[in-house]
Amino acid sequence: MPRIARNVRGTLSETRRTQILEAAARVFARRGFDRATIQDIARAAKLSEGSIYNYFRSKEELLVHIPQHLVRPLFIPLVEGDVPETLGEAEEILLGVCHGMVARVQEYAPFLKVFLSALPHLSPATREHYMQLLPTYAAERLERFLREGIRRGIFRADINVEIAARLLPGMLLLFLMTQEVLLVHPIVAQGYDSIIPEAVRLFLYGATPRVLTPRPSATS
Amino acid sequence: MPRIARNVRGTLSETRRTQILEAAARVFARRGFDRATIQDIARAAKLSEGSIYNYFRSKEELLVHIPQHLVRPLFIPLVEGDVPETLGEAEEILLGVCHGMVARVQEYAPFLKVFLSALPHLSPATREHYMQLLPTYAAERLERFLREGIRRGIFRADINVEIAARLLPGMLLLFLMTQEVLLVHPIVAQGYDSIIPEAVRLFLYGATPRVLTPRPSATS
Amino acid sequence: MPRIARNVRGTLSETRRTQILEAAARVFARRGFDRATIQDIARAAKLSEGSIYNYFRSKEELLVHIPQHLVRPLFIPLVEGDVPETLGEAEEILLGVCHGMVARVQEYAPFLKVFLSALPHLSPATREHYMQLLPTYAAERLERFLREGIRRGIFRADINVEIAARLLPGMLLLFLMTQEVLLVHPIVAQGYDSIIPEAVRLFLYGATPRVLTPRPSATS
Amino acid sequence: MPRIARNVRGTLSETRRTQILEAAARVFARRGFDRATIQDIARAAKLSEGSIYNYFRSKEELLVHIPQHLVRPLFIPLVEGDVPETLGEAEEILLGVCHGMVARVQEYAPFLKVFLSALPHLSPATREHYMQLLPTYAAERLERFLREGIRRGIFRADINVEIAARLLPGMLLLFLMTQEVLLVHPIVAQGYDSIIPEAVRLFLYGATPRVLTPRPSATS
DNA sequence: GATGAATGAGTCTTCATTCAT
DNA sequence: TATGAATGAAGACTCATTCAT
Repeated sequence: MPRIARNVRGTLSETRRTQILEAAARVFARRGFDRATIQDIARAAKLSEGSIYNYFRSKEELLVHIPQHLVRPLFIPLVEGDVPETLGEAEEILLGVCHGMVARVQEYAPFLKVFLSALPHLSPATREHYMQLLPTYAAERLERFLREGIRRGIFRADINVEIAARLLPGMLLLFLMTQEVLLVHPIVAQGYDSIIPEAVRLFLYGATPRVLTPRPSATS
Repeated sequence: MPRIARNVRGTLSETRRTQILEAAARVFARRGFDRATIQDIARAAKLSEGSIYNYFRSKEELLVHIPQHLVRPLFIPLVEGDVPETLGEAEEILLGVCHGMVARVQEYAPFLKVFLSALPHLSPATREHYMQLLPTYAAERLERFLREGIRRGIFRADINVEIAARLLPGMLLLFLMTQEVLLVHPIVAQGYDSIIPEAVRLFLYGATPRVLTPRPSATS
Repeated sequence: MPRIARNVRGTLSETRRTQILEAAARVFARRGFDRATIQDIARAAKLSEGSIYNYFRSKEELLVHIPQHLVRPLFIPLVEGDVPETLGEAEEILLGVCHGMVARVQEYAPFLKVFLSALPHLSPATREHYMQLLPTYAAERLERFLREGIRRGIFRADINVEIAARLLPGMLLLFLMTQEVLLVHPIVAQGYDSIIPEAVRLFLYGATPRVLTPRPSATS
Repeated sequence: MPRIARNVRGTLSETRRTQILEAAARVFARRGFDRATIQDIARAAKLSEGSIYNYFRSKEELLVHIPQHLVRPLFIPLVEGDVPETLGEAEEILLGVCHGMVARVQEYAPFLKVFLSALPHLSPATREHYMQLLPTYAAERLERFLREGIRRGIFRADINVEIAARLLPGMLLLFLMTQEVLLVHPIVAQGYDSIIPEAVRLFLYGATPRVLTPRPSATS
């Protein structure tokens, strides 16, 4: 049935690949990589088993290609070219980044589940391939954001940018992992509307009391 | 060959079960639940395949029983009864907590891998059970630590303790997950000796300059 | 792309068939019948898989039809109408026949390999079909050659022509099979230049010492 | 059902291997390597498919191991230590050798079919291995036979023994191959009872008329 | 006629589980 | 209780053949 129009050559092929990968992602998410069968995926893609092999060489290749097709949107930069001019602006931006991150993880939770359970046991090559994409991508943007902020005196000059850019996402990760991926009852009743501001504030101002607000005489 | 003294009836049985579960945990960690075979486990336990079925009804039952035996030590408190008296002391303690956390994850990485690979097979109830242990346990201790610190004026009074107690572990989680569990090349060359102080400092003092630096009408 | 001039109706079809059969023969020779895929053959013929089925009903049909096109030259008579007048002449002719046979087997070795490996598993009808062609054809010529030789007193009158006509080719067969078809290191270092004369001499004069060479009052 | 007694450890295993290899040889002979299925072989061995893999790692391994178990008897010498004292004795012996050869090929025809069908899949090394056994073995014995005969003046002194020892088996090969292995209707109606004497006579006396018949005190 | 994507039956192989000893 | 051979269901993957375009 899925005999698709001819003219669109090349596009058809791309369409099929997407169709298959989307099905694979759904099935992997539901059953886990090892328990998902090609037949499951074929059915989900409304294709025959054989057809899948016209587009991908193996089941593992399906897994490897899922992010390329499906998760790409996951990596559309959260922090565009935004450069913070004031601290308030920085806070604004970071709140936005965090909300975006949460929304995205929520949206892609099923896939992330597969990802987590399958990855540790796949070939090192496959693992590397994935990891290049995932947290790195997000972090690189944040690094630039921090660097710009430092240049403008908004952030401490002695921050290790490389590390700090991963600390903020990390803060949310524990919540996201447990609630969205592992599907455990909410840890914190208030939800992300409380968590995110708290995280951003901690990230910007720390846990210790500001000295009378940044106003008067130095650190003393 | 594993013919163990008979007298200890009941205990022998318990010994065998432990012997098998420990082997299973090792194998699951190395290969993932679905890829681990009963033969693998039997060999690791220095028993025959058939014998395993004298103690457990199925492969899945092995999985369910693992934590009871092996994971308990993972939850020995990181933050004992420590109560911080000064900021410096607090910093000291947090550094210790973080180092402990890293060490423990490194030690239990294999088990965490089992946990992840097993996810698709765990019932929601079992998942809950695990998660109650894992980050919750650690967090509860930190909550008390923060509350005491607030009472002593070391920490901001407006901190949401419940959340903040999870933000610090979270900060490290991203590094731990990628490096220890997913086994990807180190993100940050310097290793945890750089990461942990950076995280603690950020947690305590935030990313913005302390007072008097930010001098000139910061936000203004 | 293989759109060939139309006018030659019927001939075009024949061209295509030859094109396909030649490709099939090459592929069969390289991979063996069962391991050769239609895709292999299609590629070798620079056609699509589907097109092959416009000319042949099945893969097996390809095999059956190969000799008709390709092997025919294998059967161009080795022994033309030659009639031996003297023993010396007969020897001359037989040497020529043997050299021709060797050359041909060497040329067609790849095909013979397919033939040998595929044949035992084909339908009896197909097998008969092949066998009519192969050794029979060659033998019939030799039979006439022998009969003429006997009539002229060159060969023993009590020879069973039918059998003897197959004994000479047989002599070479062992060498050809092992060296050309099975590709084993040469049995006899000297090569066919030693083997052929030896075979012909044995065929003509046998292994026992001639009594004073054929000198005296012949058989008469 | 094939649960065999325990005590014979090691022997049981060997028994099973033989049982499987014999079944495999039969099936390969009937269907060819590629067309034989593991299920066929399992059924022929009265075992389940899975059991086969307890003894051999793959289908190909079955092929490689067949000769070791089954073909050995094929190579029990045809020409014992026999040394011909007179021409008549030599003829006697050669007739015996030929009959033995035919009988053996007939007996092992199924295996030879396996061998042929498997050819494309054998590594050059394996092919060599086989071929060392097959015609070489038989030929070596004949070589000695001929040498002894020459020393006794029974055979021509100018015979190339190495070659001649392969010409006699070769003579029969064409018949054997076509009739026993390729299973084509008999070429020569009379069967081997005519063919063998004809071949031996041709080998000994050649196709040309004897001068005065071998009169002069043959061995004498 | 030519194409090549779609199909699905058929294969090898793995592995949890059973059970005779 | 321990063993490990036997089992057979299940799954990844191949490929001859069909057929819409």
